[in-house]
Amino acid sequence: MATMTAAQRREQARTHYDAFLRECPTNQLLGRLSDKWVSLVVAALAPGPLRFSDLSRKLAGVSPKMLTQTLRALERDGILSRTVTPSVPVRVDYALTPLGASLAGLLTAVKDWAETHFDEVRTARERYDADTPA
Amino acid sequence: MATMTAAQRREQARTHYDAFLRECPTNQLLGRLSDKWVSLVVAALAPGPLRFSDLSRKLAGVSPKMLTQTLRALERDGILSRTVTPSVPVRVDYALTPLGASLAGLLTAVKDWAETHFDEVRTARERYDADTPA
DNA sequence: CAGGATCCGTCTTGATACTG
DNA sequence: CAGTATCAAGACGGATCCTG
Repeated sequence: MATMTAAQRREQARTHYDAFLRECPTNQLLGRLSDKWVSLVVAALAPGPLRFSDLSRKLAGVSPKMLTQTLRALERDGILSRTVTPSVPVRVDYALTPLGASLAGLLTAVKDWAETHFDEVRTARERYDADTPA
Repeated sequence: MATMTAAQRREQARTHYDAFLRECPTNQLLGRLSDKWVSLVVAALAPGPLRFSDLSRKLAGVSPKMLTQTLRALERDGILSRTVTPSVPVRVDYALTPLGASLAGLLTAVKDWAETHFDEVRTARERYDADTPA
């Protein structure tokens, strides 16, 4: 049926899609990934699966709503899996899929960059604010 | 004056800052970086400096307002530099700083991921939507 | 425990039009 | 060319209350 291998299709996609173009669906996907909660959830799951309450605790201060919303969107996009264990009380585990794992490194890197270079950013801000009278 | 090397300070920062915590300023910084326009602007400048109009064209469909807003924020954070050449008409060049260059690879990787894995995401979405009656 | 549902302020986004 | 000003629309995020 398929006349191309997955690698070939990926190669074609690479030259076909361009996230710089607004009409391109990858532009929208980039918008999805460019979300603080997405970064944090994916980074939190990188070491291993976690339960809903674990995530709530790890992402200190996230509202249940935002957490659910983010988890649902990521599940839909095939980045993580949701496993319900029908015990009493219910137990729900979230884990990265292989696809999600391939993304986790990238988003974690951005998060780590923020932590590592914050001092430089702060210094830059102070200088900018001092040099900008208005 | 400084009793620590830059590397030592960075190491300390690493253990001190935690973007998972909402009160942590790096959490806010992560929010800044988690922006579609930021990703695109930084990725666009990665190969080399560009003028305002170049960026406008490259980021097809961005409004001048959002572009200016994004550029200003990134300049303030020390990620890019803004150089005005007082000719007629005026010429303004934007270029990544060394700090920005250290970030560019990471954000470009996320953008590339979106382009490369979009097909898998789309497939996952179709499956999810099919399996979710409601 | 793991959410779903609702309401509601506010903040950002995006067109559009204008300027040095 | 490189922005700034203005304004309407809507997405976003959070607080709250409730359920299986």
